[in-house]
Amino acid sequence: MPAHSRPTSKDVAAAAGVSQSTVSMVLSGKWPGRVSEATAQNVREAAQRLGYRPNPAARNLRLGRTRTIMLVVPAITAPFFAAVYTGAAKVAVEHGFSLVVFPWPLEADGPFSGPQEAIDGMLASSMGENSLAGMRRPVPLVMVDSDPAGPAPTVNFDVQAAIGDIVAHLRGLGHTRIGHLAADINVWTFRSRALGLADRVPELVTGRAAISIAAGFETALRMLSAPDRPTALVCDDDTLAAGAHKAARHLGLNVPGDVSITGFDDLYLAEALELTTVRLPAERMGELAMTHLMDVLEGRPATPTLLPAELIIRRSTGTPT
Amino acid sequence: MPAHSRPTSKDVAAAAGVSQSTVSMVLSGKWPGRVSEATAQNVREAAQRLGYRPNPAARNLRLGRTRTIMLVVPAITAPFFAAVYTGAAKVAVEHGFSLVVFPWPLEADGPFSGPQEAIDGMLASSMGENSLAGMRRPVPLVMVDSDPAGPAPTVNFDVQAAIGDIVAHLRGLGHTRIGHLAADINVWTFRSRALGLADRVPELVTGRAAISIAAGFETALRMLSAPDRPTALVCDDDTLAAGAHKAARHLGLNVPGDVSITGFDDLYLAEALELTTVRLPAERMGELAMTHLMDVLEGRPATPTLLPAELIIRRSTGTPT
DNA sequence: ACCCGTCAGTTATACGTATCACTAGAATCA
DNA sequence: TGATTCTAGTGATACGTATAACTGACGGGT
Repeated sequence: MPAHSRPTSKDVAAAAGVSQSTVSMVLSGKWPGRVSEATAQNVREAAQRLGYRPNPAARNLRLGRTRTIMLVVPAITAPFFAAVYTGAAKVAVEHGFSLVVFPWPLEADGPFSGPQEAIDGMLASSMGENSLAGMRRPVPLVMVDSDPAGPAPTVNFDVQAAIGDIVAHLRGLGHTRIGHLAADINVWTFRSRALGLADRVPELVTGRAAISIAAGFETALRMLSAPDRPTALVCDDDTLAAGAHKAARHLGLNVPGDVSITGFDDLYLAEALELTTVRLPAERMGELAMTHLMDVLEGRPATPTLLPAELIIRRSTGTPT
Repeated sequence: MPAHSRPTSKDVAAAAGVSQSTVSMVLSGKWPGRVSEATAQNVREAAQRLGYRPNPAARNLRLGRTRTIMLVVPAITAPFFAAVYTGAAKVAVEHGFSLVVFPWPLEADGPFSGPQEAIDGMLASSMGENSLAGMRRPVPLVMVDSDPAGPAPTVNFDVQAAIGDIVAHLRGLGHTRIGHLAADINVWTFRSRALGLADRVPELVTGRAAISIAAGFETALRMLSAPDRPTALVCDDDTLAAGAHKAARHLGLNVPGDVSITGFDDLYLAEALELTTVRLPAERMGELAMTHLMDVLEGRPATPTLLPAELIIRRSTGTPT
């Protein structure tokens, strides 16, 4: 073995006094009984001694796969997706896969056109219908926080239960005029929240905003300035809730005395502002989604999953005065 | 070409009526003049028509590289690192590289032991000295927000200028008792902030906390309860500032009337709480670091870079009353 | 007429792995 | 005892690419 480069299975073979194919058989562990235990030990020792690590490129070429999974999300800077990534990456490396992020903006409404060639599978979240339609069929896919009726197995939190919890909490406090500060993005999870809310709250008023503190602020300002303003604002995520919180402060309204506010996610924001919010099991969702994807890749069926999401009650909700 | 699998350069060759090597020469573009323009056109058309994409595994095997960069950071869920990732990934894909994250906790003080085999280069941030020492030499490395005197070229923001801006701002408002809510993590960037602050503020009092809202809250509570409490708290990041903000509220202290608070990062948190903070050019740092790494990989020298960081003045700082 | 250089390609080969096809000797069996 | 099966391996090959080495044709210079 040349001193400057990594040892190959051929080097290990030479060191152990066997052939390269024997090394491969021993180390892959897929050929029980093909090699005597004594020889196997010998090979393993030699590999250990030389610090042998199989060359992934050669293995990928031979096996026709890449051991790479692509995570398609709008932005890794959004804490929810960062948490999904973290959970998914953990499981991926356990299985010897690596996970790369492919950003696919929420606004992108055309068919998905990522590099679907060099990957073994895909995890995706928050894609519009049209984008989804652009997925070429053969790539194994698991979706996170997406329509269970869609083309791939999903890992979701229980949106309807969460909405139910929020409404029950607010009704229990005595709220009768409830507003919805909705993310104006046409993806399943937000449509689903809106529908669930409309089902349970006949008097619902809705305002729409892009997902940012600034946009939430503007829209909440409008909603809270209206005559007969809502006494509670259900926001589609914590960023919007933070905007609403700021709007309330700006209007001299007391939180929660004059207006109660709830969010979704339970990021730093919610802790800092002491927001009542639905804590999404983002990291767990990433873990499970990747586990399911591994199942699919190994030919096992993937079981769609619904996780509970906990309503965290803090100081942004209370009895209307 | 079998209908079920991707076309190879051999398929393209057959379609264009030339040899595989000609296809390779044409498509790599590295052999100007070796192939006639007519043939080249012909090959390019065939490749286009078949939808040919080179097999990365084969290319990697042949060329002995992986086109993969590893980003070593404590946690991708921290918004600063997520932003660095975003910037770095953008540049990486432009160069045909993919970027994988390897988590290396702040607490990890042993030598770094990531899989340094299957990558072409590394970007790292916030590593302790001992971890850094564990890096095997030959892997090209660029560091982000790290000691410029370290073993690799760095991309930093101007910590000293930022500290200078904060102190000047607070002095200008009339503050005389300034405290430092410090991250109790032994990495260069935080040591550097503490040193810069100690240089400029003789009366400095320091409290230490892990980077979280809860820990910041506890420590700030202690600092703000002391006799002769500071009238301004310089926090090492926005999370700690959020904790300090909460502590002030908890003690019935007015922000900024009774206590001014500053942070670092300019995440969502700072916007939501209207914190005065230093906006770090995280995404730009990621971009530049990856650009430098590409330079190194192509044999060009990497130029260490210092970016300005802007002090964003909001409502958490003011004249002490 | 001879040699040489250039042009425009082709052929052959190596990268490192996994696996298929084969085999020498030992063990089993009728 | 001769035929068969089993054991524990070896040897050869293919994955798809990039490139070094080769080749035949043509034109120019002397």
